[in-house]
Amino acid sequence: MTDIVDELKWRGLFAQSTDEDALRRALADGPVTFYCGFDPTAPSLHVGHLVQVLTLRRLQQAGHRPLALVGGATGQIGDPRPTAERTLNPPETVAGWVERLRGQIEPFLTFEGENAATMVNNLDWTQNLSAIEFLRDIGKHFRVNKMLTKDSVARRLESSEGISYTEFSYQLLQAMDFLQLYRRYGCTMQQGGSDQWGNLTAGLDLLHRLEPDAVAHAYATPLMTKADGTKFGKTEGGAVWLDPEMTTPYAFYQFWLNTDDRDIPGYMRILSFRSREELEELERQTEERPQARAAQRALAEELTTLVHGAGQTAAVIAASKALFGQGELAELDDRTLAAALSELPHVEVAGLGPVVDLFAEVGLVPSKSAARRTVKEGGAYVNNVKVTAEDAVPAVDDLLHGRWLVLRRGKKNLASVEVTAG
RNA sequence: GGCGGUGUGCCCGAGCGGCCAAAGGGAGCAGACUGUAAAUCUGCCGGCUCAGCCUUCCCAGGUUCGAAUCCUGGCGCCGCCA
Repeated sequence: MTDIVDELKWRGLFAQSTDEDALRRALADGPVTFYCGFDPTAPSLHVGHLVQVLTLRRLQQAGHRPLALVGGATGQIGDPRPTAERTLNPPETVAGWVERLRGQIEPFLTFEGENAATMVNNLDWTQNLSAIEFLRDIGKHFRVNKMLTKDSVARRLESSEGISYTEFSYQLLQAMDFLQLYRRYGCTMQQGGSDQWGNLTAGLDLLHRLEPDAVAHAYATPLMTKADGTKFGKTEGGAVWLDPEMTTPYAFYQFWLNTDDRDIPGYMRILSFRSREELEELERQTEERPQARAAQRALAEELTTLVHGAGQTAAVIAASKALFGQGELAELDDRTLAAALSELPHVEVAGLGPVVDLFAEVGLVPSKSAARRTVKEGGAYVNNVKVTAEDAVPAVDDLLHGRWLVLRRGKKNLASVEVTAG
C-alpha cells in the first residue's frame, strides 16, 4: 500500500506543506476532511484549475473527505493579482458563476459513501457578518506588517497602481474559511496551488489562534509550468476553459495533444489517473518515438473524457483524424465530414461572401484587416487550398457536399462555414 | 493638506507642435523547416468600402492652419514635506 504523500510526491504534486511528518501521519491514520477553494471570477473553470480539481479527486479516492468551496464571498472581492487591481463583478453575476463552477466540479467527486464530498460556499458565513464583527473578531488577529509581506500585496505596493483596501482584505476572508470549515465540518487540511501558500498559511494561523487545540495542515500543489517559459493554459484564443461553450471539446483535446514533448511526462504524472507502470511506459515511448506523441494522445483522451465525457471524446478524436488526415476533404463522406465539422467553430451564412469576410465571421481572425493579412502571408486556406487573392470569393463548386467550407488559418486553426441557402 | 513628478498601442517603453497610426523590446500571429513538437530564420502586428480614408497616445475643454506633444480643469498613480 503506497503512502498517499509518497504517491503525491512521485507525481510531482507535492510542492510544499506544513509539518510533513504530521501531515503524513494524519493522512495515513484515517479520513481527513480537507478543502480547496475556487473563486468565481469567470463563468467557467479553466485547465489551470484541473490540478486542484483532480487532486481533490485523487485524495477522495485515497479515502479522504473533500470539501469543495466555491467562493461566493471571496469571488466578490478578488484575490490580489501581482499586476493589477481587478474590476468588481456584480453580486448577481458572481452568484451565477458560483452555480456554474459547482456544476463543473461536482462530476469529479463522489457525494455518496463514507467520505462523501460536500460543496460549500463562503457566502454562507460572511453575508450576515457585520463589518464591526469582522474587524473585531477576525481583523484583530492579523498584523498588517505581515500582510504586507505577502508576495502579491508586496508587488502591488511596488507598482504604480497600488492596491485597494478591498483586495488587501482578501486574505482575511479566505483565512476565515478555514476556521469556519474546521468548526462546521472538522476540516483539518487546506489544499491549494503553491501561489496560494500565503493564503493557506494565513488560514492556518487564524485557526490555530482561535482554536488552540486544532491540529491542521496546509498542502500546496505545484504550479503547472511550460518548458518554453510561457504561461500554462493559454492558447491564442486565451484561456482553455472547461465549459464546452467557451472552449470546444475539440479545442480542449487539441490543447493537450499539442503539449510540448518536454512537458508531457510531468503533466501526465500530475493530471493522469493511470498507474505508475503505465505512465513510465508512456514516458519511455515519448523518449523513443516523440513524433508518435503517444503520451500526448493518452493524456488528451483521458482528460477530455473526464471533462466532456466518452461520447464527445470519441467524436473529437474522429474529427481530429479526419481534419488532419492526409486524404482529400472532398473524399470524406457526408456523415464523417458533418461530424468532424460540428466540433469546430462554426457559422452559417445565407450566401457566399468574400473569403476575408468568412474568416472574420467565424472568428478565425479578429478583424477583416487581420484576415487580409493572413491571406497576404499565405496562411489562409479554404478546403485545404491556399487562398492567394485578397478578394477571393469561394465558388458554389467549392462547397463540400453542397453546403460546407472548411476554413483554416495557419496549420491548425480550423473552422467551418455552412451555406444554408443560395 | 502642500510641493514636485507621472499617465502612450496587449505589456514595457521612446516621442515633447507638423516628416506620428506613433521608435525599440517583449508577447502574439503567419511563412520556411518539422512530428498538429521544440529551436532557428523571415515577415506581420489599430480599423475600414485599404496606393485612400477613419478612430487612437488617462478624461473634458481650450490655444493653433495643425497637438500624443502647449494651456485650463478633473481623475489615477509615484515621491518628498506636513
